[in-house]
Amino acid sequence: MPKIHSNEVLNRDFYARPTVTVARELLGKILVHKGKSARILEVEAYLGTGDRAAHSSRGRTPRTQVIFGPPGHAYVYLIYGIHECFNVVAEPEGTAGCVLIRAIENHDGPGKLTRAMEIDRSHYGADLTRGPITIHTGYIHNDEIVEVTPRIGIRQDTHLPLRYKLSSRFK
DNA sequence: GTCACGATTTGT
DNA sequence: CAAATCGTGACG
Repeated sequence: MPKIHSNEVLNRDFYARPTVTVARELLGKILVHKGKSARILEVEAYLGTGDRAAHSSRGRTPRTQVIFGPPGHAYVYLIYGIHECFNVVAEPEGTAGCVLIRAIENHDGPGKLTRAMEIDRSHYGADLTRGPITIHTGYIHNDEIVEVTPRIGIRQDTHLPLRYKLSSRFK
């Protein structure tokens, strides 16, 4: 019998690819934590080199070290002293690159989805292939398309098309 | 040690 | 449009 729907945890190889590829392919995947799960609807790619909007652009620091480490780990940081932002590390070990998760089903906004999923800085460096936070194979509906736009809220390299958003073909 | 600032959200 | 709120990184 053909499998019509799988629900497997994404493996290391999924993440060990170019950041833009990982970003685009994270759309429709399912974020799981503490018994809650929701599809990823919006992401942004932050590149390792030549991307001044990326935290990793000024090299390794205590905060950004995980971005240079092995792929498939969580980069979580505090923004504006208030909100936690959840990122997924991409690229092979030694190369920087990560994907900011901006929206999941029913929770639009980087700070809002982390609160909803109970993700915070205690998960910094967590291995997403092991848990407690995991990302699973998902689905994209036939009437959904991928929108590509500039990233939100940055002040440098503002025109790069690195934001990917799943939205209805109609609307 | 000090200090300016941010990949946001919320309220006026 | 402005406030909230604090860790980070640059500086020296």
